[in-house]
Amino acid sequence: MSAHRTTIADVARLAGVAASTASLAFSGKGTVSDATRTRVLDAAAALDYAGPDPRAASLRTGRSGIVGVVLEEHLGVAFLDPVKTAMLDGLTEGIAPLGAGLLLLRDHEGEAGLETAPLDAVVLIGCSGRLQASLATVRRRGIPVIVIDGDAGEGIPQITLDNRAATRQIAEYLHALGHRDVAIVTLPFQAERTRRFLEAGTDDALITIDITRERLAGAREVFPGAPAIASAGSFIDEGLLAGRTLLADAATRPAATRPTAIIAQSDLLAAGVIRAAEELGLRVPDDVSVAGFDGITVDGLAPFELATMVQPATEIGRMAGASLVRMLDGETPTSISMNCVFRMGNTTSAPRSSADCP
Amino acid sequence: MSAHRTTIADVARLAGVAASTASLAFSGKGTVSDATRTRVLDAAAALDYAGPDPRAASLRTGRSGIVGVVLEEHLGVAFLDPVKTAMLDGLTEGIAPLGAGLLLLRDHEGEAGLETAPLDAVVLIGCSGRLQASLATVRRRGIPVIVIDGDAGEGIPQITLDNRAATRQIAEYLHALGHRDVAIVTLPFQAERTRRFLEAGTDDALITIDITRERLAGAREVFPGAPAIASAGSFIDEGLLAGRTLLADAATRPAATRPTAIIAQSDLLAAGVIRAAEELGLRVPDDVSVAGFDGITVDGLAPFELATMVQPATEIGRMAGASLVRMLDGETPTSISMNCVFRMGNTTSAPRSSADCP
DNA sequence: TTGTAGGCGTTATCAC
DNA sequence: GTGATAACGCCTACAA
Repeated sequence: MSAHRTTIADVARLAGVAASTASLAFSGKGTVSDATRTRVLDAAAALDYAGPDPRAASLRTGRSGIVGVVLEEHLGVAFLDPVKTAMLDGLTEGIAPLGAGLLLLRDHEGEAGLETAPLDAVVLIGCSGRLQASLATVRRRGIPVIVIDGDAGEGIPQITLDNRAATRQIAEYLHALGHRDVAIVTLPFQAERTRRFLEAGTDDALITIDITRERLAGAREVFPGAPAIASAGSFIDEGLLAGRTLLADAATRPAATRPTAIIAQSDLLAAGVIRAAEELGLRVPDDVSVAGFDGITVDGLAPFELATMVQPATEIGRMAGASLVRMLDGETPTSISMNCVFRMGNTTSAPRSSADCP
Repeated sequence: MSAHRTTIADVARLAGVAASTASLAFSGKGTVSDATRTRVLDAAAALDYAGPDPRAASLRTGRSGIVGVVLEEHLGVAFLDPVKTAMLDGLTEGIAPLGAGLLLLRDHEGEAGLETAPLDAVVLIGCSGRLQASLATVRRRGIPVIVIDGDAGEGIPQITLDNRAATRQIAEYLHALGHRDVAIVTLPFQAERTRRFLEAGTDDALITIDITRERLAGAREVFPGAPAIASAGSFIDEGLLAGRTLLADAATRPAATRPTAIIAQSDLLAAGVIRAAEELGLRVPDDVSVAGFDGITVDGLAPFELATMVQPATEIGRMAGASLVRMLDGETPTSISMNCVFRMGNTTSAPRSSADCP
């Protein structure tokens, strides 16, 4: 009357074979005669046996079939970022050869997950804050790890983007079009996510988020004193607010002091800037050019196609996954730098000369 | 020289205690003297021992600390749905007492995950297609399961919404305002996601997705012959397309045949319909009223606040999680029906009488 | 092609 | 408060 769970041994007994043979029949590893395999599978069906217990298998094999993804933010927030979701999407493909699933983990103090979950490998995505702490945990456990969008330092394989060069490229493009008065809308500059102007030079030290700093620096390499306003998040509504602030005085100020172009550090922010321009009766790109970053599809932005740096988010995720697969195969991991591609879109043009604005 | 991994036995030996005692020191379960605990923890630190191997622990305890979430779609698509992400968000809170993580699984034929992952419990979200197959797998494994947004049938605990009644309520509200010519924009009606008109009666059988059918039926209980157009997905751009189709002829047709109100089956679709109206020079809500479903915040829709049925998505996720926790505690699971709340917003008004349109 | 033996690392249960 | 022992269910050598 013991509530004995059905095990592979029971199945083997019913099939009249040894447990090890049954194991082979399930895994398909060794060479088992068709007759035997069928007998085992039939026995399993008869006993309503659902297959080898993954817990026991994983103790034995050392593999759990689980890859952890550490996201810095509250999960709901991370899901709102199309770049992150694209990366997750690519990651699922990249680790497909493992037949593994993705375990969502938050990079949160005292969060049990990273310390105790049965993980074969880990991906850290954009965890600027507790990155080092998380890395320490993972390394101590001896789990292969790869970092995306974060400066992990020596010896940790990472997949990186040259955010500074990419943004400089956008700026150079606008400069070549003739723009000289360019403003910038940045991603949050610190974990607290407050909105504020970021003065060139004096405020640089405030910026604790790598991506924000690098992208801003790249733009200012071309437009040194360009005014920048930090948003509280990568959202259309945030871009709208910033855009209003930057463009609102267009009617009352001389055209020369109103930016002729705005560089936003994400496509969602750029979309908001475009909304702000429309709201103020400015035409894009005739009155103001707008460029973004990411290359995602902004739902609802049609007929505009943003000028943007297309970052290979899905590909980055896929590469990360592939990298982990190789590490688990015993290969030495390497860091990879990915390239962005500029897409012109239809939201930029040469600035109207002041002669055009009587 | 064997590459022997450090185990709890090694730690125990160094600390001069038995392995079982060391285990207690780590888990904090039994009664261990402070001195002993300190000795064990010190020994662990000295050996760089990262704590009990979760694989072995889970074999012993029968718990893996992992809850599976099965999403029907390609993960990238699921992440685009704010309702689903809100549910995931709530779910993480709901299962917090377990200290468990969420394992993302796709409801895909031959996908290994659901069959072999070490899962303590499973949540199926909106898996109309292979729902039964997935359920069978899970039940055979004897894993507690709960279903959200899907008709699981007898004996399976579910968290449901009365989509039909909720939509009828929206329709009744519009009817009370005086609307008689109402059109509907639906979610996809089948897995293939093609756009098409859905004739009342004749096309009903085509609809294989529960939510779509129920919400449509609810609207037609009030507006029996209402024209409906199925979208290819819950996106603003899809709502835009459908909205154009429904409203485009406004200028050339007599006002009487143009809908005075449109019910969209999701807020994103409704946002697109509003865009379409604006594009055509129609004012919302003066020229056309628009209502949605979900109650999410549509980024970029300001200053409109949608008239919509607010569904408690986060709460649903939380309840699902709490339910699983109880099941794992041995309680008998029960199904729960959640209620939506109508939010008026500012996108509906009484239709302009034909007298207003000379 | 199949069977035997041993151990993966932990924790529950008891006795002390 | 601590120690010994016995599973947990499976997989992989290796032997037959």
